[in-house]
Amino acid sequence: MVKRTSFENDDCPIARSLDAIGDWWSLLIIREALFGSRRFGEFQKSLGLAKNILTVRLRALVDQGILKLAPASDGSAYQEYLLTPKGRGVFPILVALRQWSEEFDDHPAEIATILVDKEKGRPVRKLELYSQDGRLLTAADTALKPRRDSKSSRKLRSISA
Amino acid sequence: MVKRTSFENDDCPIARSLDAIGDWWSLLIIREALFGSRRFGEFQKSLGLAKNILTVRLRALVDQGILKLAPASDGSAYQEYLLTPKGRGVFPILVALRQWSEEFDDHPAEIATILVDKEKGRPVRKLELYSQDGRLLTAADTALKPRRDSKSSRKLRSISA
DNA sequence: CTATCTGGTTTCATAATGCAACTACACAGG
DNA sequence: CCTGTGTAGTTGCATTATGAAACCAGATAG
Repeated sequence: MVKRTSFENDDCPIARSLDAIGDWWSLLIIREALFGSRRFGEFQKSLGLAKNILTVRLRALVDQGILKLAPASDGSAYQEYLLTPKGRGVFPILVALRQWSEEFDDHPAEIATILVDKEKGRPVRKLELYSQDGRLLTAADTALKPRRDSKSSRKLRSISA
Repeated sequence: MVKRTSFENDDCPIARSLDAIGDWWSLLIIREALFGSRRFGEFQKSLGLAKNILTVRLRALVDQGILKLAPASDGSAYQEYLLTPKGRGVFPILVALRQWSEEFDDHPAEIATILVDKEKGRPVRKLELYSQDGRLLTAADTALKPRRDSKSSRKLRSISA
């Protein structure tokens, strides 16, 4: 490295997401925030990470517009970290990660929690990907097309799944 | 760190996934594999990462059953890296990361590709999460339940989205 | 039989991460 | 007013991960 490779100028949206939240702690911080953690100390205790790392991560997440700082809601003079819409938009990523573990982990018995639908308390279904006309798609049914495609470049990179 | 924190014994499935594929390169390697890359050199050229790093990552992915080694299909004496079902199961995670960039990235114009349905060539819809009885769910409609829940522990950790 | 390709390994420098100790401010009680 | 506790960090130092570039051995190509 000498300097950790940054993907922020990569034209692949996956690389861009990873550049923003692809480190060891950011997604877990966002997970905790979705569960209601707001204060520095809450994140620190629930995740058990070093405070200096948490400081750096929280600042980065605020800089990226994933969290925002707000005056504390409990009357104290401190402040709290709240999710922005961009931060809440991470939810499907967390669900995808969770479901991958549930399906393929070697020791699923050690998984402690299940994501349920709040109204009925029943487990949710797997994430589904549909075409615009409503067909359920698998990886093999999709392809990548260059944006701003001139009709000429009709080369679709097929996803061989 | 002194020793990078491992999440593999964490009981959170998200942490477990991150422990397996949450580093800087694994997801991009899997992305390339989904597009058809099979050989060491292909990964190295398309991703532009150092060969020593690629060596370590590929070995880890094989150890985890995400890739498997097979004799080269082109007749040469070399071998190639193929995705296992577990590896192909990463697809929804990549889609979720892609869609998050597409929706929230500050410079969406720089995103080069669009995921389309192969049959019609039209962009896919966003990933959807449904309850078992078919209601479309948002983060706010979900909660976490402990696994093997005794009826007593009816405390659902609500997701405050 | 030499040259090149493939798939690495080795060496060295630098960046990221972790733990622990320290600081600064707010508030609560006596 | 003084002390203690909680919050939210910062600083120093040690260890690990990552990267660039050089090196290397076995296949393959000419």
